[in-house]
Amino acid sequence: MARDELGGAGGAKGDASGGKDAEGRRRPMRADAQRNEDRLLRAAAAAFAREGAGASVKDIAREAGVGVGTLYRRFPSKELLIEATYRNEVQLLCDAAPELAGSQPPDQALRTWMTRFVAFMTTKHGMADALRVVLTDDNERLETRRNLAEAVHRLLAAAAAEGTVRPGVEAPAVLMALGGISVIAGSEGRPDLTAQMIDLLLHGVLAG
Amino acid sequence: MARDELGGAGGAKGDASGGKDAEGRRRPMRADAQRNEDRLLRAAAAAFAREGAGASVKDIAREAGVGVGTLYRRFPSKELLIEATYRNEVQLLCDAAPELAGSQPPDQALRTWMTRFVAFMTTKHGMADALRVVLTDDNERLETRRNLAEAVHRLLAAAAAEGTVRPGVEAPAVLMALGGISVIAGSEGRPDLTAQMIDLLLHGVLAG
DNA sequence: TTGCCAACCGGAACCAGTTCCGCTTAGACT
DNA sequence: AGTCTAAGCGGAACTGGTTCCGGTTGGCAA
Repeated sequence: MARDELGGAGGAKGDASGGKDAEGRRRPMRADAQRNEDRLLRAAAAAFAREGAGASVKDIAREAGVGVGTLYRRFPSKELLIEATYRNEVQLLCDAAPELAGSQPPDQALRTWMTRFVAFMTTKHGMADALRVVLTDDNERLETRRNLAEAVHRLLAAAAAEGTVRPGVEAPAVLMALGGISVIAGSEGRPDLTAQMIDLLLHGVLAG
Repeated sequence: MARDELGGAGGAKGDASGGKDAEGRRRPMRADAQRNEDRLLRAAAAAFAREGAGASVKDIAREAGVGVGTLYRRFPSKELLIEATYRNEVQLLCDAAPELAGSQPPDQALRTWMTRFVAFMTTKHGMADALRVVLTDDNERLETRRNLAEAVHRLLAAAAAEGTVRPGVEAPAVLMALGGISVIAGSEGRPDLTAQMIDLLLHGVLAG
């Protein structure tokens, strides 16, 4: 459980390429492996865009011209494949946080970002489930988690600077709660309830 | 995939016992069907208690001495089977709401109930996923949903009577949010974050 | 250039949940 | 008791994710 959220020493440097040798130094990915990874990501992006997260991994592998085994070597689960596919977009979301914090009142910035977050997760249907992995798996892919937590942290800090954050509120819990909202909102079709839930969370974060 | 498909005019037969004839009157379940339902529920309870929600439906069917087809006639998805299996316990949870509201200060009653709810959902691992169905499917099984929403409503009403509920807060959204917390807390092992999320929600509900 | 082997490849096999459909039977009606 | 049929039955078959493993190969060392 220990793993520290934000600060954490964390490993996982750059990632797209390779293992380490005995000394822990990185070895570049083999050329064919790299090629296949690219193809897989392209095929996955196309398939998810076309059919949503329901697209089957077998189809994706076939479309990429590789076997499922190859797909699974690089992406040990479908959720991780989804996550990797959308990583760029998630990154954009994270990058938007500081900007928002700089251009809007803190509480408004928080609401805007939360709304975008949930909208993104529920739009890329299945991304919400992938998020579960992100929030769950301590060993892999914690980069995304850290980025997201960092984004939330920024927004909270901005609000805290004005004294409008309830003491004891920490980014990881807020992020998880957002994840929960996304998961459950994604399986339902009621935008009004989704907005209400965000509202609930926001008021839980802010000081009366 | 599946769930989206059956949106249409479809099924939604009667409920615990039998269909209806042309006039809409109920017809009792056939004796063998009733017997099998009992066996299935017993087998499911045993299996879930023994192995958690991971227990396979095929095993349950075998243990009950019926084919999977039979199981699926009565419980159209595994989640619905889980829900049915735990219905009694959920009912107890619902029943506890008025008592809590009567014996504790409203905000404390709310926190207690929320905590119990999430604990139950995450303990009966997989129940949280079943909950998703409960919160999602409007055609079937809305009884459980209504009971839960009613329980939340009672607690909110008690708090509202003392003016401590933020205006605009409605039971269904609170219930869904609780569901979200349960789903995401269930896939993680961090009780501290779970408690924090409940806290967030609670403060979102209450007036400053 | 050649030899070597860790890394990589593909897809068959496996295990879930779910659907389909031909056969069986309870029980209402004669 | 006999007939008829809707309701029920079971399990083979299908789908989708994941694992396994024998064969292949990129790229480094000799």
